[in-house]
Amino acid sequence: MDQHYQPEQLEREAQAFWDENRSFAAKDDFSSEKYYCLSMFPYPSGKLHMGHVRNYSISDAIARYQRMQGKNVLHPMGWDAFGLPAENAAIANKTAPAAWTHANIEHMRNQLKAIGFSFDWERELATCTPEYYRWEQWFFTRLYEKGLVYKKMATVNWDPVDQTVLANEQVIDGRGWRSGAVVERREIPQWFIKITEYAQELLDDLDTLDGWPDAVRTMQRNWIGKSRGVELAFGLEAPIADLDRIEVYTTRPDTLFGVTYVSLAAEHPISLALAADNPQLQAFINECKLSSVAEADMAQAEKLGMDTGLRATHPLTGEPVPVWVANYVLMDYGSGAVMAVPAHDERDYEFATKYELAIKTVICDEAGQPADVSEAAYTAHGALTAFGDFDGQGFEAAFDGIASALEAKDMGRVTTQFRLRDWGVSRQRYWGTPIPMLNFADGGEIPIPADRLPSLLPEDVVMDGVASPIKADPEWRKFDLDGQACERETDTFDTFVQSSWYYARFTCPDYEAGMLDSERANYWLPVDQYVGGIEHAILHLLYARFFHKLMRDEGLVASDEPFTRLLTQGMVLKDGAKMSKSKGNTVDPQSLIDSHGADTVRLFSLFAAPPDQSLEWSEDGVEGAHRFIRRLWRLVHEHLSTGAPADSAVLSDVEGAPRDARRKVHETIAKVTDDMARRQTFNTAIAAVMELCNELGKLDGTTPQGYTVMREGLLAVVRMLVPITPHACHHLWLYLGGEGDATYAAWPMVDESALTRDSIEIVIQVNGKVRDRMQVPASADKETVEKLAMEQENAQRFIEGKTIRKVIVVPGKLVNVVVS
RNA sequence: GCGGAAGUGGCGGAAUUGGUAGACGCGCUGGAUUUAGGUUCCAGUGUCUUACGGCGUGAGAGUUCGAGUCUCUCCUUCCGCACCA
Repeated sequence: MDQHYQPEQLEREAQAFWDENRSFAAKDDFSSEKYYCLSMFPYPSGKLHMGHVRNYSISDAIARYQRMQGKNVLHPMGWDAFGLPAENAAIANKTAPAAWTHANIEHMRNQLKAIGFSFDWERELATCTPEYYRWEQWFFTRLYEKGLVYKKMATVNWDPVDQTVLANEQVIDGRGWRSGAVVERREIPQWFIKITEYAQELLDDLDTLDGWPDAVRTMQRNWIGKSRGVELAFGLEAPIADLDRIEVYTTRPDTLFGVTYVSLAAEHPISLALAADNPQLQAFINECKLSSVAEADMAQAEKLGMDTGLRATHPLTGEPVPVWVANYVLMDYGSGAVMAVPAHDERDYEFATKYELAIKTVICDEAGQPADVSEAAYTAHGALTAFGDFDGQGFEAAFDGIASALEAKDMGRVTTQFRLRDWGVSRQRYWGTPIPMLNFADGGEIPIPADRLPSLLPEDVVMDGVASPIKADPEWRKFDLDGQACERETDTFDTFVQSSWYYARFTCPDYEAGMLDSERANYWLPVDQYVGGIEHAILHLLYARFFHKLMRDEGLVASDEPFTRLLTQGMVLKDGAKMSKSKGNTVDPQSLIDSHGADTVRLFSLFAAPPDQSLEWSEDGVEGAHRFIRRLWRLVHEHLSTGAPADSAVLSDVEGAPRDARRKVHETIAKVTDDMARRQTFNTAIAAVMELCNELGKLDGTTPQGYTVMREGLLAVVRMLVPITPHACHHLWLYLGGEGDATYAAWPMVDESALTRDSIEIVIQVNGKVRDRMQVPASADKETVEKLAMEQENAQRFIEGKTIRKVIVVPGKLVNVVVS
C-alpha cells in the first residue's frame, strides 16, 4: 500500500477492475431479489454539469448500497436524445442534429465512466434510435385504435416572419428569439393523448405512493385539480355562431345570483362571430392574440376586457347580463367562458373595479350580515343573503338547491371537473419521433400499419433554422399504402413521450419482438428507487405514471405505478444562484475530477447538503472532502504498518477506551445504515463516518485490544464508504484483507452487545433551562433519577427558596423541575 | 396570479417522535512539526458578559413544564405552471 493517496492511478485501476469483472451487469435471474435504481437520464447537451454529477452520485450511492445488501441491482443509463437544443446546435455549427447528438453521447459516456458510476452499460439506450422510437410509434398506433388519441385545434406561438412555431422558451418578451418579430397565438391541428380519461386513477393512486415526497404528491394532486361544480348556461336571444347559449363551469353555484357579467376567451366562437361586424372588438381580440400562451404570463398580465354589447340571460333570474371578452379566459381550458361574480372572486373583483362593473353581494359574513366588499372580494363560504328560495342557506344547501333549480330548467347539472388537460404531443420540429400517422387528401387519417414501422427520421439533413427538414422535403412525406397515395404526418412527438417509458425499456433494451419483454419487465418493474430533479415533480412524473397505466392496459406490464420510491434532488447553486450557462457561474466537474479525483467530487456532492435540498458549491468544501479521504488513507496505512501485536484480543471482552471506541463503531453502523436506507440523508451518514474516524484516530491501535477494535472499525468504515467513494474503498478493502470485489462486500452488521452503557448523562433543567448535568446508572428508575437531580449542586441553587410545582422526567434524557 | 418548498454561527449544514441548539465540514485565530511553500498535528471559535449569567434558529403572536420543530399572521428566496428538458 502506498503511503500517499493518489486518486488518478487508483481510480483508473478500480475502473479497469470493474470493467473486466462486469461488476455492474444486472442479471436477468428471476429467482434473485431484484432492486431497480434509476436516475433520470440526461439530455446529451455536450458535457456533464454539476446537476448530473449530483444526480448520479445519489443514485450510485443507493445502487451500491443495495448491492452490498445482496440484491440483484439494475442501475441503467441512457440518453434522452431528441430535442430542441440539437436543432439549434445544428444550425449554429452547420452539422446535422444526429451527428451532434451522437458526438455528445460519446463524450458524456466517457465522462460518466470516469466518475466510476456503477451503471450497467450493457443496457444503454438512446431515444433517437429507430430501435427505440419504433415501439413508441407502434404504441401510439395502438392508442389510436383504442380511441385514446385524437386531433384538435390548439394554440401555439407563431413567428410571422420565420413562418414557424416557437417553443415558449423561444419567445422572449413577446418576440421570436431569431427573427425578433412580435409573436402571435395561432390555432393549428394537433394530436392529443387522453390523459383526462385516467385523471381519476392518477389522482387516486397518489395515495398509494408512500415512498414519494408529500410535496410532489400534493403538487400532482393540485395539478390534476379535481373539483365538484356545476355546468350551467346563460341564454342568448338569438343563436350566434350556431350557439344558442354560453356554457360555463363554476365551483361556486351558490354565488350564481351575484353574477354581474360573463367573460369569453378571445378565441371563443361567439367572440369571433361578434367581431366580424365590430372592428373595435376585432382589434381587441387581435391584441389578446399577441399575449403569451404561457399560463404564468397570462395570469400575471394586466387584466384587459371589452364589452361586446351582447346581453346573455341569467338562467335563474332571467335578467340580462353583459357579455365581455377578457384576456385572462383560456380557450384551451373548460368551455372558454366564465361567469363573473366580483363580490366573491378576487380576479372578477379586480376586473369589475377596473371597468366599473356591478359588484353584487350575495354571501353573508360570519356575523350573518351581507359581506362587506367595499375593499376586497369576500371569498369564504357563507349563508346566502335574501334571494328568494335560497335565503339564508349555507354553501352545501345552496349548491344543491341552485343546481337542482338549474337542472329543472335544463340549464345546468352537477359535474366533476379536472383542471388536467389532455396531453398535446404534436411538435412542429424535426429532431423527434415522427408521429406515425398517414393523412389522406380528403382529410381522413389512419395509423401507419405495424409492419411498415418504424417511420424513419432521415438523419442526413441540413437545418436552415426555419422549416423542419421533413416538412421542407416534399418527398419524405410521400407514402404508398397498398397503391393508395397518402402523406406522412410531418409533426414529431413531444420529447416527454420518450421519457415516459424509457424506464421500462431498460429492462429489455435489446428486445426486438415488441415494445417490452413482459417477463423481464415484470421482474424488474416497478422501479424501486427513482432519483431526479424536483423540476420534474409534475409533468415528467405525471406523464410517466400515465404511460405506465397505458402500458398496463395494453398488457405489457403488470403493475399500476412505475416508481415505488422517489427522491427529488435539489439544484446545484453557486453564490446563491442556480448554476447555469446564462448566469456564467458554472463549475466544470471535469476539471475537479482531473485535479482531485472522482471520489472527492462524489464525496463533496453527497456531504454538502441533504439530497433533496439545494447544494451550494464551494471550492473549499471540495478541498475538505479531499482532505478526509487522505486522512482515512493515512489511518489505514498507519494501522497496516503497525503490525499485529503478539497477543490478540476477543472483541466481546474489550474494556475501557477500546470498548468506548467499539461502541462508537457500532453506533455509527446503526446510524449510517438508517441514513443510507431509510432517511437517504447521505450528508449525515458521511458526517457520522467522519466522527468515527476522528475517534479511531485517537485510539491507541498498538495494544492487542486497540488493534483488534481498530481493524474492526476500519473494515466497517471502508465498507460504509464503498457507495460514496468506491475507488479508494476498492483498494482499502483489499489492503485490509477483504475478499473479492468490494462492490459485493457485505454491509457491516451492528453488534447489539457493543452498544450497552453502564451510565448515561442526564440533563437537569429548571423551568426549561439547562442548569446541570449528571451521570446516572443506565438502569436507574424514574424516582431515583428525580431524586438525584434534586440533589445536584447547581440545580439546587435555582430551586432553593422556590415552590416546586411539577417535575418532568424524560427517561434517558432529562429532568425538568418547574418552580415558581 | 396559482400550486409547492426553504429561511439556524463568518459559510455549507446537524438537531430523526415537542426534550441539552450549532454534530460534521469549511473558514478564521493561536501553537507545534517539516519546509522554500503547501502538507500534517494540537487547542480555540454563536453572541453579550470580569464572572454568575443573559440573549439567540427570517419577523410577530399563540399553544406547552419545555418550541428550530406544532398553530396563526407577515416578510424574503427558490421550483413548477402544460412547446426547455
